[in-house]
Amino acid sequence: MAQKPSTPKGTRDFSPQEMLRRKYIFGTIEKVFQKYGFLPLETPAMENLETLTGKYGEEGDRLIFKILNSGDAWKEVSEDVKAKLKAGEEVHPGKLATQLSEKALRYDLTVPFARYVVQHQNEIAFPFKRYQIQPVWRADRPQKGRYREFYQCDADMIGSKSLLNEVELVQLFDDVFTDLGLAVVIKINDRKVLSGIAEISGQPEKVVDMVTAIDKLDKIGREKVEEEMRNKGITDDAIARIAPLFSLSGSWKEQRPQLEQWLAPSAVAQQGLKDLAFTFDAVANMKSARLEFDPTLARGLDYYTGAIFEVKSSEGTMPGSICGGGRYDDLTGVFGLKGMSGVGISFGADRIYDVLLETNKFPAELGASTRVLFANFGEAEAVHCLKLLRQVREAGISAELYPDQVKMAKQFKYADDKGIAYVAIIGDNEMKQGIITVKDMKTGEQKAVKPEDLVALLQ
RNA sequence: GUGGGUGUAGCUCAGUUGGUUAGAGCGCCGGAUUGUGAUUCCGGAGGUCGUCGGUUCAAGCCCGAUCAUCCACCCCA
Repeated sequence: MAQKPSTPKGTRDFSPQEMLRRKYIFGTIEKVFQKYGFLPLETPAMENLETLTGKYGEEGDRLIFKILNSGDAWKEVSEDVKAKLKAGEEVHPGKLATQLSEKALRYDLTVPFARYVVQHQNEIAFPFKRYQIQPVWRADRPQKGRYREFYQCDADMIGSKSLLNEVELVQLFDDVFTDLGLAVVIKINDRKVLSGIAEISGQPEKVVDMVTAIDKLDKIGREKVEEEMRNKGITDDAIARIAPLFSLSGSWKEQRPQLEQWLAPSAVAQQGLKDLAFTFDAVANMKSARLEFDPTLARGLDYYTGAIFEVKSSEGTMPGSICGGGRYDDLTGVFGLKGMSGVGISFGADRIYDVLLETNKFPAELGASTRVLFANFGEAEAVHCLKLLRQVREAGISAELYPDQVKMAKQFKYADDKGIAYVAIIGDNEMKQGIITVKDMKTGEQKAVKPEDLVALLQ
């Protein structure tokens, strides 16, 4: 009991039933990705630690899973660090970590993608569109809808500044969630609008602090947001200048003129609003999703520079977002390739799974199991079944033979547990008569058929 | 990293003010039915009560520590 085996904290096994459902989600997303011209890419589970550090902010660095150097990692630690530790002096945790570890598990798919693009820049035809469906790891504390190992399904295009890309990604979101049958709201904002707001406030250097506070508006309310801004050193004067943000309401069309007027002095903000207007106009009619402008949408990732996306389910109780994304003008800059603008989105498959399960949106028939089970009556009968088994499989029908000669009840229960539609019974009688008794597990009906009619019956 | 809840059978959970032998449902195994599952009836197995220590004549229950897990915050998919 106490030492029953388990998976590490925040990780899960995916049993066959769950896997069928997960494959359904991945398959749906992948099909749409391909329809939009994205090509598949995979990168290693681990990256060099220095590739990842510093890309996700201070908080992000803490959440990177570091891999202890193989061999005697301690031996490689420098003498001065060892001496300090021995003397009980403080050592910068980052310094010790980089000496003990030079590899880390990937934290997202975007940074490895950026690394890939820089490394292979001479082989890639730009604009480059890739999709990537792989697990990522974060040393976070798990809770509802949050895991330490989870899958991201990313689609990014890099090497094009065109807003048509943003438009396409919105339509891609719409396609995927229409196919999954889930009603969602796609929230959109533009980092330039947020920069403009910071400009208007008179403290443009505080954009990040301002934005992370504003992002929490619907969660903690205006007062707490203002309190947090004050704590971050934003002046009361600046906060007062931001005030019009809180009184915005209505649709994009209604908010746009208000914003244009309020942010008139800021050229950046005007550009952001213009870009948003383009996207809204070009997207036009959507299949099932709703596109919403949300001026308080900020998202933590520092590298976003233009559009910001977030998708939330309109159904179920999932509080967090199920997708995210945005434009980054200089993602590859840190790896030495300047001026590459890109825009990408990411589907949180695990959260989508939770929402679809809760709202009962999974199709009832998912990758049905074996179609027919041949009961085992003994060696001679089983060998006889092998021929039929081959014939059925050649016809594209999944079939299996029960491997052991055990009680019929047990074999039927196996078929029942596994949801197998038919059981083929070939015992003494059937052998003599050259027939097969086929039982329909759903209706309980049985009928005798000739071997040549078996495939037709099962189809 | 901060705060809170919960750890009893394979699973979901009861268990009274501390008091004999710790229960239920589901699942599992066997039988009713040696050629028939899901349904019915009968029977059976399965628990160091997370771990270590303390209080007590006596601890599943009280206290402390520890581990695990869940929830919330931070942050995020």
